[in-house]
Amino acid sequence: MKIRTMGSATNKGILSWFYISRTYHIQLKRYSQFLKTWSLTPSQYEVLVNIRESGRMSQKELAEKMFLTKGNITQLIIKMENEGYISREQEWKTKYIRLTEKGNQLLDRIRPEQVNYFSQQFQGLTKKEQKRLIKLLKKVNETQINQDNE
Amino acid sequence: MKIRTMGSATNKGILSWFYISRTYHIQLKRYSQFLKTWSLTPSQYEVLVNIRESGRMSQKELAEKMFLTKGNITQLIIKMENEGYISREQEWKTKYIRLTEKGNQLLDRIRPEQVNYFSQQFQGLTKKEQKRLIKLLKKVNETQINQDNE
DNA sequence: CGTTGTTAATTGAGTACTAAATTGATAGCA
DNA sequence: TGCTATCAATTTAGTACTCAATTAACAACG
Repeated sequence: MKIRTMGSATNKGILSWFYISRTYHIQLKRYSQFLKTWSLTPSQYEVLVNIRESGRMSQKELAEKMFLTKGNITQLIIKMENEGYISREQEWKTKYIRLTEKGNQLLDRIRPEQVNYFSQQFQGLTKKEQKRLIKLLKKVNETQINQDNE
Repeated sequence: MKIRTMGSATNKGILSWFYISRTYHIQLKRYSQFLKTWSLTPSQYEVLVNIRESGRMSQKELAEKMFLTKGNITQLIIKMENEGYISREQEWKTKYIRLTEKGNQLLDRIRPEQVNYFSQQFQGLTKKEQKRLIKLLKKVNETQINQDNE
């Protein structure tokens, strides 16, 4: 597949962004399809993973970790609470979220297949290349230029 | 899908995806902010770039190139036509799009600043590292596993 | 002609998100 | 005991997208 989408005055920065964005879109589309087996979206699955990691966390923390707005998290969480995957308990003005038994079981079922899924998707790269890719992306993220937030 | 019990945490694949996704989200947020100066979204800007490259293209071609649905393109295009950036002419059952003078001028104004913007965003990587990153991502995209589409 | 098939574009209903205003819980002070 | 300030969560209105069904423009064939 020859790709020549960027025009003449191309610089490496733009090209880097172009390929990050392209890879993301292609992978996201497939990944969504993959998760449909369990009627989950990538965001919903990410919620499960994040909560398990922390054991228990506030909605605000989750929003920050996932780079989503608090409003978005509220909606997402309510849906998943209705489906019985997570539970909430208020403490002070904060609502803490944790996985229910059902949520834990779901995650346990999906996790091994997900590991397998991604190792297939990235099989074009050797382990060493994957390591290099990760390192480079990490470096991009670390070098964030100072900007106003909120 | 073949299910192969994985040994320990051979989840470099997942980690690769995690960092691609994370980098994408962080950058997208900033980039959207950047493009607000001209009241454009990343998709709208991408439309301008793609049309200029081809000179003239059908909506279907554009949809495929941008990994969006035809429906989405229709909506996007109508908005940009109303704002005077692009024009359409029907020929047979196909509608061909091209940039108007106004669209060309807008692109000319934004382009140099965009080049500058991204070279700043990726300044954490040397030219050589950026080249390597691009090469790795290209490789990921090229090694797409065959899957059903539509 | 008129009917059928093909395929690009459009429409419409639904999902996932954002931004900004509002609500709710509580601390701390008069 | 209220009054105000703070800050997490929620609500609301709007944007960007998807998927599936429909419409529109033609070709081709009887």
